[in-house]
Amino acid sequence: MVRVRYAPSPTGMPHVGNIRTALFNWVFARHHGGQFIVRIEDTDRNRYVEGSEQAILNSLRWLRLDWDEGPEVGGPHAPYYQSQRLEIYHRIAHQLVDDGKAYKCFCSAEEVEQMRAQQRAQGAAQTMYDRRCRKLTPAEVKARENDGLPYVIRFKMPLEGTVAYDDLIHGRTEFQNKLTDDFVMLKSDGFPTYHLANVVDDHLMAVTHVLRGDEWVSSMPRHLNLYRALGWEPPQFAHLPLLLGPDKQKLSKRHGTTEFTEFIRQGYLSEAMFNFLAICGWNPGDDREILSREEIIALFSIERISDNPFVFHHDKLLWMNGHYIRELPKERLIELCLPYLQEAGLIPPTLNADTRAYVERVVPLEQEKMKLLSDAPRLLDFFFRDDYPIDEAAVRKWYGEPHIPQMLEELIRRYEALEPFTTPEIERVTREVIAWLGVKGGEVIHPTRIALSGRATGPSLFEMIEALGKPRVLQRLRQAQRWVFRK
RNA sequence: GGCCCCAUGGUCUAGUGGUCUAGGACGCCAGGUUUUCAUCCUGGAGGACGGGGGUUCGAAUCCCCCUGGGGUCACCA
Repeated sequence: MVRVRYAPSPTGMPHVGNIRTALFNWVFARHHGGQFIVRIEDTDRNRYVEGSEQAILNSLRWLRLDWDEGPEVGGPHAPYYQSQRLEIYHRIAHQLVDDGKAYKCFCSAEEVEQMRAQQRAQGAAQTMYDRRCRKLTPAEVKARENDGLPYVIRFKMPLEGTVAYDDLIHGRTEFQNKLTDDFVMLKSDGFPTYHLANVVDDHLMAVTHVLRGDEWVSSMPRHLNLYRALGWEPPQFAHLPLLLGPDKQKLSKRHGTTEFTEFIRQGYLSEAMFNFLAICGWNPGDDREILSREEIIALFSIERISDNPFVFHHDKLLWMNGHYIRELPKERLIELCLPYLQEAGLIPPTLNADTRAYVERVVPLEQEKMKLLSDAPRLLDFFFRDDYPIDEAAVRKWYGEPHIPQMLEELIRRYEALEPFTTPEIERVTREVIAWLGVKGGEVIHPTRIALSGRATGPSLFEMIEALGKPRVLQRLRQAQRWVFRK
């Protein structure tokens, strides 16, 4: 039985790269009919950020990554919060001390920092805890304990030899033990460090595969030696390629949007994010890139995960989102756009039937142009308000033309009398005006669009006219009569 | 700097010794469709696969070195 976990730390708003790791784990579990566990690694009380855990869980839910065990759902290995598992880590850490595989270290953080500073000053290739407390005699340890000195528990790294493992993505990787120092397993505040808690919980929770970011491979010597000291069989490891910014540095806030909740807020679709995240470092083996979640689950395999870092470019994500928006059924598009229109103040928080019908008519007119749901207000504002911006350059381009006064007059006269005021009828009379003026279609269509929307580009004119409705159309055409000037 | 990882057009990626004068996608450019924009369709520019050595009849594909890039070196995860 495949069991994987996503182990976020509630130290801030979720990062895309982190959610991508969650997605890979989830997809891997679902592909194998295995289980997906969520475990909250809240062992750093200093960096804890209120609300971040909910933001993380909500992001998973938004992507429909359901978990079989974890917060809110519980499970056979509860609790799934490391802060509630402290006794376990204590027991194991002290067990290791008793077995002579770990030791209490009474050096203060300042002392250790000083040590490192000195090593740096001496030009050491690498700074390391000098293991001074490893040499303490039992009596010395006793004495310090009796003095009430705080201590941490450090792991006794083997001083020689190597440790190796077969990474599911990178292949065999080997490390020399002597290059890793005696890392802290249990902090002086009684909380475990990642290394201890992670290894212990992965074992206790029967995790079979660890899929995590590449930044963790450098911790493998610690983890592997810990497993060895504990006499546990380590799980399989797959280190995922890092997500980089356009400058090839590890993706971070300065590269633009990286907070996952921010993508949601901007109006990316769940399906689009799911699809895009899935191809951040993975491909199905053929040319397809647009894939449904079912296809991704069916096709997923670790062998097809790339081993080189992935430069995260927003433009491809944007393209993909536009693709998914275009495929959206109209009803769903409308539903999804409502909050954005409301937030922009274009429509009231609660809609009456008329407004609702108007929104339903108008939103689909710009569907193919939307790349983000948040584009909706910008694209549609002139349907809802009369003080929309006017493209002055476009006005200047057209409103000095000699046929414009007659055109407006004629359009107003015919539209006013037109019944029913529907797209085909509107097109028919408009074409009559075009013929009557003896000009090209565009010479009427473009200036009319400017009159009605203030812009040179927009939805198909005749549909737009019907949607706007007769009163608004007549009023805007009359207003445009004031724009006319002589060249 | 030590250790580890990576190296196909601007970016992602296919390619696992010959079918590759390297395929696809985003982006870019041009043309077409269209009442505009967008969509859609067609075409195009852009890499001879980081460099150098090998191995082989034959290498983008295997090996070595170099170079470049990245990650990591906490009582953070």
